[in-house]
Amino acid sequence: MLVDGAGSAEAAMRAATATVPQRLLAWYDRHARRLPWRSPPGTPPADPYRVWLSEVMLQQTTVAAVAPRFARLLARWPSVAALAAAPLDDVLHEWAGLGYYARARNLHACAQAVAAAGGFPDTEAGLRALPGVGDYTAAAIASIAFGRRAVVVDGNVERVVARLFALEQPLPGARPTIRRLTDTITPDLRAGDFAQGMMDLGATICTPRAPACALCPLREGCAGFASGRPEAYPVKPPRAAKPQRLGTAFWLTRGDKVLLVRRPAKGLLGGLLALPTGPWSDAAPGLDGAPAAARWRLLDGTVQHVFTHFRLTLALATAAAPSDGLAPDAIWWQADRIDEAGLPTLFARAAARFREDT
DNA sequence: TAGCCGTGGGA
DNA sequence: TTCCCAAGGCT
Repeated sequence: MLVDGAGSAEAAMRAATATVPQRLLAWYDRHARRLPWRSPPGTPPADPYRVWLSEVMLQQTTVAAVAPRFARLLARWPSVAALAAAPLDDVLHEWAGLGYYARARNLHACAQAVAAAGGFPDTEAGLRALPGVGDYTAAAIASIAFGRRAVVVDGNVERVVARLFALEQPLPGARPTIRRLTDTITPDLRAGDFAQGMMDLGATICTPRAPACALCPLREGCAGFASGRPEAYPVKPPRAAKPQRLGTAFWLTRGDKVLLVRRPAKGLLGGLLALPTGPWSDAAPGLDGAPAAARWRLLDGTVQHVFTHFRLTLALATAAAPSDGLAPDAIWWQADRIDEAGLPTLFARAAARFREDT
């Protein structure tokens, strides 16, 4: 059995669980967060384009970070057709600083597929086939924008459900169980409001560290609350330490311009403009991989950056470009307009340091 | 399937 | 400082 305890206590728990959707929806009707991409509970659903756009932007990204960028992106491309017609480069540029840049590439590809089809598919399976739309996003759009019943499981729902049932099985192995349990508490009607309510609950009450159980509409019947340590759920495996890598970023000037490179289309920071760097390895590479033979000068200090799975420390080297020996496809960018290059954060910070140096 | 893929903020 | 975390998807 999934629920700890025995006898009448377990029966009471099951009875309480049966009322989860009603209690959650009632709570959502009173406490729904007002968000730029959301239509309030009880009003017609939001435009699928806005729902899709917000869901992609919100993947692994906080509401606070997304809100201003969502407004900017929507103002620039008010429809999926407008976004589809934009050059990919413009989309990547607009995405600069948001991270996970494959999202921007998939966003553009998805917009083109949807525009060509004349609109968004209105089924979960149809949505799931679009680039950048996985299980979560397909279920979210199907329920929120199209009113369909779908089982929506994001990190918030995962946490709420793991606590509700005090699941002892650690992630990620517990995911199939969590999905099954979420299915059992998802209502046939208002599945979109239910999903958004669960996410709001997870974001504001059933938080990762110190859940505010006193305010929770699902406290009664919550096995995690009953256990006395709800924050222990979901159980997670120990995390591996991040390796440290070292590299050098090069600031090569020619007059008032600086050399940029286009990174390979896929992989880390794929397709973005960047400063040239040598190899990133576990030993300081010095001037290895410099874009030209020149009188390089090392700046004091470094730029540190943390990626998902490693830390990077970049030394900073600068020089004036020689008159020859440079790749013909070199990108020379006006140095005092480097902020407009759409550099990812790591290189934007390095560039700021170089510009302070002069 | 588990590793890859950013960034900023909070404790 | 360090660690954790945030509306995941792709391969």
